[in-house]
Amino acid sequence: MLDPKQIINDLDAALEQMRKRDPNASFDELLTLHEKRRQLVGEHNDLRHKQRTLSKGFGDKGLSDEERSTLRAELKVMSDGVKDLDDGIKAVEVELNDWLMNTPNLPDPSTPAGQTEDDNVLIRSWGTPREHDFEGQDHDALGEALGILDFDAAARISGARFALYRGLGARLERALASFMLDMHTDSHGYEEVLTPFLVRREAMIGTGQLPKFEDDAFRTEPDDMFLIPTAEVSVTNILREQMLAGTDLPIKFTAFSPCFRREAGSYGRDVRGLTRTHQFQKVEMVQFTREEDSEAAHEALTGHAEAILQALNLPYRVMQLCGGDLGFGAAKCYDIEVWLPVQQCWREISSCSNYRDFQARRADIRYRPEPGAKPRFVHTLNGSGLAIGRTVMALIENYQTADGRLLIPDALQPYMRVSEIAPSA
RNA sequence: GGAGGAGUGGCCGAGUGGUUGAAGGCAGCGGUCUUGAAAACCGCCAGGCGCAAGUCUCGGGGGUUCGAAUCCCUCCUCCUCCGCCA
Repeated sequence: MLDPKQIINDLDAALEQMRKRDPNASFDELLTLHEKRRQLVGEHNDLRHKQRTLSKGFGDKGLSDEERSTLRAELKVMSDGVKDLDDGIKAVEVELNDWLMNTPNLPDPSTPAGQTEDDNVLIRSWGTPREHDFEGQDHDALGEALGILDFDAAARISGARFALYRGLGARLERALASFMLDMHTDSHGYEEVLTPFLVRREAMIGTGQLPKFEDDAFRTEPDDMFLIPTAEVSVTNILREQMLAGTDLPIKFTAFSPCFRREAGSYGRDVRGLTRTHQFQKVEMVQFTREEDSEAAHEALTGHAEAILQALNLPYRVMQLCGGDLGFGAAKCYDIEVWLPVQQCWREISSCSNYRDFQARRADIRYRPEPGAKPRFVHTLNGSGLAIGRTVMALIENYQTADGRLLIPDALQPYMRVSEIAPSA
């Protein structure tokens, strides 16, 4: 949720930033509604003051019955007036809230302008993109040949866009999750949490998935709960409506969870394999920081995701998203894209965002910078560290051999307890 | 699923129709005292909007009333007991 005050105080700057996301962005409606509300509230205050002052005399024992009923009639008129103003204010506030809940975050000044991913900016890259000296196999075909993926079975159970892992494939997902969690807790200072995967509507509103993107989520009937599209939802809402001390910050959580996405807008795209499924697993990192610390925390968090890829020796590049490609609540976002030598392309495997106070306003997460000081909203950040299904895909693409085996990276071998996966035939 | 109980400021907790936006306590901040600290004592101390006067907020929403934290309706959440169950 945006801060109307901030926008009104520096309209030109806000407009300039917002137009990086949408060249036609405008705050006219906000300004109109805000002014309308201000005016009504002013009237309400004056009338209410008169009413309260006058009604103090009502309990006066000295009043005659006649005086009392005159006063009552007079106060009744005022009371009706207050009620009318109340209704007017509420109506405006509904519109105002609707606008605020459906308006995305202001891009950070460093965010490049642009509409599509072509306008994203390369920040850095790591490793040398592999080139196989043989004809590489697609990850889904090789996965099935190795007996570690079974998409036919997944389709029988759940339909298109689901994955089923078998044998060492199932173990590989589990190994990756443990490996990533261990690194984030042991080396990067995160507390591991295991959260509910089914959340209430308010939680989805708090992190920004609702009300605007309800079609993207799986919803349960009749309980009106939502399957989390990312652990970000449950983890960020851990601190919903909490007042923290400045000394509590930063708070860093990492969580492993399944993620559920309807993929409503992507019919026909990436239907095969592990690229885009309705359910996948992910290790997520979430940080809550003081406002002045979030920028540095964002860089650090991105580095924590990169550390996983480096440990697995998977070449990647870091892209800064342009305004048009930015998620709804993000002010600044780095996508990490892993190199896929068979598909011959870079594919997003992590997305690391700084939300600044956008989610904290919605979820009401505040802190006192110093004892006795006025509360401020925390800044929230999150990033994948990493998406596990896509990591499996990247491993199969990068670590396959000419004779159709899959090598296990050194860092993963303690978790896998094998050094390679070969066809069982 | 059935039956009860409860939601008040950072925390605990008074408050059942009229100077209660809210007693008291804890925590915090400032001070007195002390070589220093502790203890003791004194003062301050919810948030939003507004330049201010002021106004709004006692889980959310609606209602009754001249007037609601307080009465009524409804929804949400939590707790206890019974039933069922991994």
